[in-house]
Parts: sequence; structure tokens; C-alpha cells
Amino acid sequence: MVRYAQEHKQITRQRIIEKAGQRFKQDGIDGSGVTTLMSDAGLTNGAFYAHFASKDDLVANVVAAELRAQVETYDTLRPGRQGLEDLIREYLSPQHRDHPEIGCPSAALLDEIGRCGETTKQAYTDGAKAIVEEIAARLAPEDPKSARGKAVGLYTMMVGTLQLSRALSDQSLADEVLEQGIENGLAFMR
Amino acid sequence: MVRYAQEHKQITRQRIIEKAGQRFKQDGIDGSGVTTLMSDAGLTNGAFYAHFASKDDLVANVVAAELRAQVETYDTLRPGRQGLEDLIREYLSPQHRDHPEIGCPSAALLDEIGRCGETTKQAYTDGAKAIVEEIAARLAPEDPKSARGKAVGLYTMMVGTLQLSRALSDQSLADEVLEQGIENGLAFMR
DNA sequence: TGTACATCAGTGAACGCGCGTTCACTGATGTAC
DNA sequence: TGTACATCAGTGAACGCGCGTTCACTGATGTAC
Repeated sequence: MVRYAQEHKQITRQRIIEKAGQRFKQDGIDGSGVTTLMSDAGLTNGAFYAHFASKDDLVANVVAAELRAQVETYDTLRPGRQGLEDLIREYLSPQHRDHPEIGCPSAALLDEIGRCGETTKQAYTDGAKAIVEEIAARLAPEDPKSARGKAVGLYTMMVGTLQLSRALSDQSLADEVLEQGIENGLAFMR
Repeated sequence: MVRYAQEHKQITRQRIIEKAGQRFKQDGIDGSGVTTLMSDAGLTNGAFYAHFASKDDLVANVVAAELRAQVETYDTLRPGRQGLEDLIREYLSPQHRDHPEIGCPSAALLDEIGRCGETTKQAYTDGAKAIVEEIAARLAPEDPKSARGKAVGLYTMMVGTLQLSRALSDQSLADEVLEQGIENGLAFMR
């Protein structure tokens, strides 16, 4: 019955999604063509539609996977507020700014996601909720709900700061913005 | 010598830039074709290159004009901290979220600007500096420089919040995020 | 163990379309007499 | 005041190219005997 290893096609599909995530974050969603995406995954364009119904379908799956991956990185942090401080410093680092392809999908794509269809926005919404909850739980372990508002503020500030730093042509100003972002982030924790 | 009114071509150029700003903010830069942009301005595609050297050239001019216009709106606000509070409430309003085409260029385009060439980033950098100075001057009229860091934090938080609100598929959650953004914005003023 | 076969993941050429850009041209304008 | 003319902003068709998508096919796979 099973001609190929059962998971073969699933693995390929996951590889397409993962590589597409990197490409989207580097060149934008509109800026990445199906032929490029498939070649990134070591395949040719024709195979795309054996895996996805459309480019939009891929985009929704990529957004879901990217946010799931983001949430998973929170588990690798030190517990509680210390981990949150580490996160702020890593997020607002020059390395993160200079490597969008392996970085935060919100920083790289958030305004473009706002122009996507409902399916993609739904995938983003689910992931964003989980991230805010993670941050809130670290801000106020005893009462996470009370910290939801602060958590949203901290997250949007970090996303906006990284985007701003990437859009500045003046290197030293861009570095300064990251430093100020860290200070502002730590202020959210107080 | 002068066949047409001296300013005729300049006026047309300004109309192209202004309409392109709206189109970019609505559909993205990559999402807006030259033919559409010219038709928005009531012209045909061929005339484009009598006004701009390339689409990139237009983009840089649009970004410069959009940020200049943003700074100008700051002059219409009430003076000092009151005006800043008004700004926060208007910026983080459902109307602003639902009309990106007449709204803030950073909220609509910041991650895409980060992927643009140096000329566009330079135009953005100049405008962003002016905006941060405006905010800082209102946060601490007696010593604006000391408030630069806070001003950057407030601005990036507002930009990130509006982008997030636009990307959420859940209306009531999107509204909630705006409310929390206002609270977080007012906290920056304390 | 060796061969014929059914499966199906992946190939690669092609579809119509819109992209950014070029260019020969049109036709409204204000000027000159 | 009326007509011929030079100017030049704008037209619209065309360029090659990459887009998202379709499809007839190839060829490696594991199965059956």
C-alpha cells in the first residue's frame, strides 16, 4: 500500500513551510515567488500544488508555523522574569535586527499580515494570543490576567522598535534605538 | 517660453506622490503597480517616467512626503502634553486602524521600508528623527533630549499596537488591544 | 532472488496576466506675427 | 483678432520578465508473484 515512507510527503511539506518562513521574513510575502520558494526547498515549481491549494494557503500555514516556533522559544528561556529580561535583550540585539530570516515573524511581516486574508489573520491571532500569555505569565506569575495589558505593550514596543531599527539608514542611530528599546522594555517590567 | 502654467508639472508630480502614498498604505509597496498608481492620479502608465526615474525613485519621494505630512499634523494638535494625549487617542482609534490609506505610514509600511534601498531608508530616517523630536518636546518641554528614549518607546509602541490591531481577525480583541495601547501610551507620559 | 507492475512525489513546459520600463506619437497650450 | 507654429505633458502599445497556476509526464519506490 505505502509506496514511500509514510512521513515522506509530510516531511517535504514541513521543509517547504520552514524555508518559506525564512524567505518571507527576508524578502516579504509579496516579494517571494512560488518558484523561488520551491527552489529554496530543493524542488521545482510544479510540485507546489501537490502540497498546497494556493500561495495564500501556504502563507497561512507559514504564519501558523512561525508563531508556533516563536512560542516554543519561550520554553528555552530561564524561568520567570529573568527569562523575560533575557528575551528583551536578545530580541532587541543587532544580531536579531541583521538576521530577519531567522527572527521574529511579527517584526518582519506584521503590516503585510494585516493586508492578508482572514485565514492568515486567524492563524496570526491564535499565535499572538499565546505569545502575549507567555509574556504576561512571566510579568505576573501570580496573576497573569492582570498583566495582559502590560504584556501587549511590551510586545508591540519590541516589534515596533526592531522594525524601526531595520528601517533606519543611520547605523549608530539604529543601535541607539535598540538600546533605548531595552531600557523601555525593562521599564515595562517594573 | 513657458507653454504651460509654470507649476503644472510640479502639481501633477505632487498629485502622483500623494495618491501613491494612499495606495501604498492600502495595498503595500510591492502590492501597488505603476499602472494602478498612475490611474489613481488620473493619468496613464506611460507618463510615469516623465516624472520619476524609477518606481524606487517614487517610493523614496512618497516616504519623504508621507513623513513630512505626519510631522505637519503635530502642529495642529493642542500644545504640550495635552496634544500628545490627543495624539495617542487618535492614533490608537478604530477609525485610524480601519483607514490605513489616510493613516500613519510607519504603521502601514514600516517592515517593507526596512527592505527598501538606502535612498528610501534615508528619507524615512530623516522623517522619523523629526517625529521623535516632536514627541520628546511634548513629553519634556524643558529638556527634550532627556525624553528622546521615552519618545522612541512611545512611538514604537503605538506603531506596533496599530499593526497588531490590524492583523487580528478577532474584532473585539483588536479593539481591546487599542484600549490597552492607550493605557500604555498614557503610562509613558507619567 | 528476480522481474513486472501500480503508485505517486516530483518534473518542467506552458497558460494568461500584470509587472517595470521604453518609445513613437498626439494634441492642448501659449507665442509670434 | 486670427492663424501658423514650437513646445512638451501625456498617451497607449509594446518590450522581456516573473507571477500564480495547470497539467501531461517521468522515474524512483515498495509490492506481488
